[in-house]
Amino acid sequence: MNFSVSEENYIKSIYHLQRSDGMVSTNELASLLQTKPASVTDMLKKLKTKKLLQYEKYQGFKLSEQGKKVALTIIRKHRLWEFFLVNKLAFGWDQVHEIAEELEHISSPLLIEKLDAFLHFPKFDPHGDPIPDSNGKMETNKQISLIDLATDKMAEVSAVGSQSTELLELLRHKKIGIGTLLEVVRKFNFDNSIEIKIKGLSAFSISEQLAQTLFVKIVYDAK
Amino acid sequence: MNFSVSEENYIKSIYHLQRSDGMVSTNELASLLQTKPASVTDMLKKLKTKKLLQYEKYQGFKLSEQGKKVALTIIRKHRLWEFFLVNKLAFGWDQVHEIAEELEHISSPLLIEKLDAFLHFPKFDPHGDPIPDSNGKMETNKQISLIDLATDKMAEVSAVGSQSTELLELLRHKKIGIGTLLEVVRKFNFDNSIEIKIKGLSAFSISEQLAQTLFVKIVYDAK
DNA sequence: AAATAAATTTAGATTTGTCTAAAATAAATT
DNA sequence: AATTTATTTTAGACAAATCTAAATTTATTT
Repeated sequence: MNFSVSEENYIKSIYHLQRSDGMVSTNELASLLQTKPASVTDMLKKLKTKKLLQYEKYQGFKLSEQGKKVALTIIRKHRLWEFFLVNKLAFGWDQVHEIAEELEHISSPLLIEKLDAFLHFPKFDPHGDPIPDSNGKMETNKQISLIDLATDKMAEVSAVGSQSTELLELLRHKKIGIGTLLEVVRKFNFDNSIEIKIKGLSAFSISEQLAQTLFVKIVYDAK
Repeated sequence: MNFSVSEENYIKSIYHLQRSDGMVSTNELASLLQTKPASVTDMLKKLKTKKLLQYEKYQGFKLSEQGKKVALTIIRKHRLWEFFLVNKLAFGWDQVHEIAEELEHISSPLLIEKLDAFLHFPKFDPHGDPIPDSNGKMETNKQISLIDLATDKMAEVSAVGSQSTELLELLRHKKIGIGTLLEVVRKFNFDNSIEIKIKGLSAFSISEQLAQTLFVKIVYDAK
């Protein structure tokens, strides 16, 4: 079956929201899509009749199995195109999102299979996010160094690179531990320090050395 | 300025029609776009207000200078993507048109400049049609052997590869001369013979040998 | 548990691009 | 030159996707 660009954007956004939430709400989706709740309700009805959505009014909603499959093909396209743009066309990883938002709606499945082969079946996109294969399977969330974490991603501290008391003292002082949720706000090229934000605290900087030692898993991706 | 997919398709089709005709008519455009004349009239009004079209009602129409520029950027995108699909993704030249019809509407100009560089600034697409550069300039219509002419293109015989009486006798008999407009209807792999159609005559076959000896220039391209 | 607030849905309007049917204009034919 | 035919345009309707404003339902507070 074929879907409109608008339908595809809704499906993709619902997928990302339900990754973290389980169930998704109208307002949440409206704010992610920069549209009005009333417009969301209209689309929900449509997606329900197409059997892509489990939805009872006022009760929240989530994708059906069929809907998840569609979401994964869109995400697959998005991430393959991002890989292409960065690794073949020499774009920076921070320049490709908007372009991939358009390219992900090109319909030909054969195109995507050929693109995948041309790129030698990459497993991760330039931001470290896993690329689903043609069956929708993907590597589980890879652990990456905090220094490599892109901005606008919510990540969870999953490991530390050493157990030295000096490091642990610093982490206690900064209120960072295993499981801490954080986000990179800015990166400074001068000394490769990064500014991070932890919920409930105001943003603060950490050194390149510290960021390299911390490992995180992406929890939520605004894309 | 940014245009909708629909607007872009109208602009592109008008450009191709006015290449041969000079002036374009409503019915002509409606039939090329597989739509109704009334819909065409609606769009003409819109394109006129956007200053892309010279149009007085009942009098036919053609693109303004501005409109031609827009048309050329769309054609540039279409042909670059076709080149990419054939030369990088290993599509056949006869499989790429529909996909390029979608890709040509991706908006990023930087994407196209980078794609062009990645492909080493090709001058012709896989069908032999010239690719406009970023200023809209392109090689003038290249002369190609009739054996290499794709189907669905109107071409004009521009030269013959020999002046032998045997050849001229054959051409007189087949009613082919310099300036004859023709189109390749089918290609037969068995003996590489091709079936051609000349206006006013019924279609007939010619041998590989003859087709190699005839040179043509593309006059009109259905894309 | 009633009242208030927040979230969600409905009703009706708008824009874009399309359509059909009818009217207007231009071209062709007798 | 008048009539017929073909082309083009207008008028009004429709589907998709959106919006605002009002109504409804659920959640939260007092």
